[in-house]
Amino acid sequence: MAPKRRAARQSADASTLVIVESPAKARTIKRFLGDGYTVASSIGHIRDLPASAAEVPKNLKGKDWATLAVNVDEGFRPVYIIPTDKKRVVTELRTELKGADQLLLATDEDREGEAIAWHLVEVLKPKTPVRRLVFHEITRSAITKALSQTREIDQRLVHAQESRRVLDRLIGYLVSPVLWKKVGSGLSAGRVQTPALWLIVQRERERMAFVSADYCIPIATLAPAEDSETAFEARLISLDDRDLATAADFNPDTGMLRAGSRARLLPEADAQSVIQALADATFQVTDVAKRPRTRRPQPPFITSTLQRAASTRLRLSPRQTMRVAQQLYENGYITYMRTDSPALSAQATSAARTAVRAEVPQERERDYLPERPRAYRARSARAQEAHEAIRPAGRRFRHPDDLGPDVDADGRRLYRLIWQRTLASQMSDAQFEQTRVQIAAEAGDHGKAVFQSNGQVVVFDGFLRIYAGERSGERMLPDVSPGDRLQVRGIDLGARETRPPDRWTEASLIRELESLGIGRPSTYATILETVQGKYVERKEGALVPGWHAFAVIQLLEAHFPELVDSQFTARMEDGLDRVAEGSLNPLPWLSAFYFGGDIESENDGAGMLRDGLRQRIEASQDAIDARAVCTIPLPGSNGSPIAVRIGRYGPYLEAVENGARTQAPDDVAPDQLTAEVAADLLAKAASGDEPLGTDPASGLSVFLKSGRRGHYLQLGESRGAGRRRPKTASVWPMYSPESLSLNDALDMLAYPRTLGTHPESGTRVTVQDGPYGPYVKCGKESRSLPGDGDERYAKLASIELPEALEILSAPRQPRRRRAQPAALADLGAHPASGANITVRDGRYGPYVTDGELNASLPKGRDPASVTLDDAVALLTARAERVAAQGGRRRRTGTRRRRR
DNA sequence: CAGTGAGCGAGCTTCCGCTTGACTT
Repeated sequence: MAPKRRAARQSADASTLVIVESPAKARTIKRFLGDGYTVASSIGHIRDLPASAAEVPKNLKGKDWATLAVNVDEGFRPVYIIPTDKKRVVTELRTELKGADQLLLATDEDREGEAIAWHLVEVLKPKTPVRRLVFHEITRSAITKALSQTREIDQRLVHAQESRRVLDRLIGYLVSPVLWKKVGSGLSAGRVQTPALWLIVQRERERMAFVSADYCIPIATLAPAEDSETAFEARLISLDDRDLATAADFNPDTGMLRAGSRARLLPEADAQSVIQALADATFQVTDVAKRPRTRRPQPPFITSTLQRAASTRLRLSPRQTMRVAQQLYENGYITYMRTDSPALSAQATSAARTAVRAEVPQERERDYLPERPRAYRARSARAQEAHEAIRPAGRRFRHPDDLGPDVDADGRRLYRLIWQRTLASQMSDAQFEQTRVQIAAEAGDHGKAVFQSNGQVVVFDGFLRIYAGERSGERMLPDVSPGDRLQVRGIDLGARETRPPDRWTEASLIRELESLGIGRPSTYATILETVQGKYVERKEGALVPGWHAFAVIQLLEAHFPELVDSQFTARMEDGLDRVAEGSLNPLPWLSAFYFGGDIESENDGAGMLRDGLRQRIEASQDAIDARAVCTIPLPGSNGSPIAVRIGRYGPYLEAVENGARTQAPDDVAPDQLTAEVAADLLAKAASGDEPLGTDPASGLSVFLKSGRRGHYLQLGESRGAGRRRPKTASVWPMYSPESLSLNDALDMLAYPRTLGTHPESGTRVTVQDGPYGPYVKCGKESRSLPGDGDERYAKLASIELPEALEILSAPRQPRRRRAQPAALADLGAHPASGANITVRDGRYGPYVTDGELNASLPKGRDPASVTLDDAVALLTARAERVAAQGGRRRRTGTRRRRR
């Protein structure tokens, strides 16, 4: 050991700066490096494409690709910025670099890690020699060895990463706006989230289309002898040599047996008849089969399997799991928690075996530990394997009972799980003996009835001793032999119902995405949050899509089917793999993807979007029928179809037949919103709630309803087939809706009230209530009634013609005065223009204004805290934005430039 | 999507993947 350390120090003479991604990793490797090394961390990527218009560099404004920040016309060159939260990191790294005479970039050896290294060089522009340092195991020997094998940055890997980034940006930032336009603002699509959402929607569709079936599987309770305590259950598997239908025999779309199925469907009546026929029958064992079975331990944890196990065993969400794991990692208890490799280092394998020895009786060590250590490799071909499996850290595993006080309860539970799984992965198989007993009895006209029972006994627990499986329960069967007669203790009907496929859970979806190669260990938890933020609710752990999800998926299936396809990522990765190995030039590849290209050529953009994304986006404007994609037909609405439609105010139900509408309930899952339920809701909405009473004049019912802007009254039924729009009236502010009388209601519904005619024009003068409160109207002229709140309504009731004419004859309030809200604060004169600057509260929230130009305050900013300097800065920024817009307008034909 | 007589600051939303705190609840 000592000579190696000396060698390392010699190679790095004075001072070498080593940069890794994470501070925790930096602390660890610092221990293995000598005095001549400084270790710093980049905290992940230090540069990225700008996320929003506000981050786009000024010199790009006005270019049509500015918000993409990818110059699609010139080699798909990305424009990188240093995000605000990384500026400090970069400053620190620059400082560190000043004192160094060599720079070693020790980021992960995968696509992203290589790119981080390259960005570091681009940003830091080191004058010193730069080398790439890679190691896959944080041990002294691995690092020492790596120090002697440094290399250059691999540009091919960097190109692959950049292509991945550009592709994701093009998809996300070009397709999402199509959704804003056609479905709803703020929605999103992406290479990863879209197939994830599709899986969730598709599963719900299966549940909506599902037709359940009822069937019976009678279960007999049997025992070898009258006094035996070893009674066991056996289920009927065949009648008259025909197998009974089980769940798998039914077609989920019809609830009938699958076409071609020979299975015998046993309805309840028949089952009862069979049970009666068996009342006096003799039950005799016909066959006893025993066979050994073994079960192998599962591989050590990777991110996806850890999240899954923590979800099912510890009830932790993927996000919680990652947070707890991060703490364990930072405190040195486990290895890195974002990994796709189940491989254990030699050190870990040996530590696991040592730990197992401590857990089993000494004389049985050989039984519990295989002779050779078990080795694991990633199942997915897409795995990048930059780290080893998630396992207890170090060369000696700390026992779960010996954790320090710095670990909280969840930390202890998670550590124990990781410890158990790691040890188990090195242990022997578990061995079982499976027993199958068949019993026959004559069921009269029904023919021979065959019952079967399965038992399982653990012969040797092996790895289960440490890490018990979820389904490792034993079922003992008594020792019986062919020919034995059994006592019947009873026969149960065994009524069953087929069930629709389960919804995805966070854990099962992550597993599915991982097996499809979609997403990365660092993003699984985020993917679920993205999807749940916009499209999906979690109910009792299950992922339930909302109606917007259906609309978005319908649009994408019809117009961007490639994005919905779970193979999309796989094809992209094939291309990127070729870029990484240098056999594919990424530019033609990206170009084909964006501009379209020859699909026969090797640069076909992986055949992902044959016409090219750009053309497809342009065509989508006209090609996509927003009404159609926002209409989701409900299944089973025979004759009078009902659809859920996405409107400006959210999803609503609409009967195609008569146009009747009502808001879609947000507490009813799509698979529960059957046509019958929807029809009920529409009927209820049409009738309204209980009427207050009947209007004697018209004979129509008076309803009290609640709308977006408060309570209102309605005379007659809601709009439906052939009905005219009913008359409505706001409930005046001085009335409380709870104690409203019919007479009060009729009073309010009596408006507009005619006061007389205008003496000059002869036009009728009326007063009424409107969306902006009470007003007086004469032909095209109108004026609000004066006063505040209740006063205006009192005036509405009392006003007569002369006063109304007076109000009408007065000029309208001058625009600006009335329009501009009162100032919240007066900040004084603008230092340059001298204009008075104020803070005001408007429709869109607080803003500052100099009288000419307005600028909104940033979200969450307290209007009281704005200083003159802040206001000037906001106004200046706003002026620049306006100027930039002027530039864009010019391009589209308007010459006017605002300044 | 209550009806509907005015007039008022628009500008932004969005992707995926790598990492931690700094925030708030």
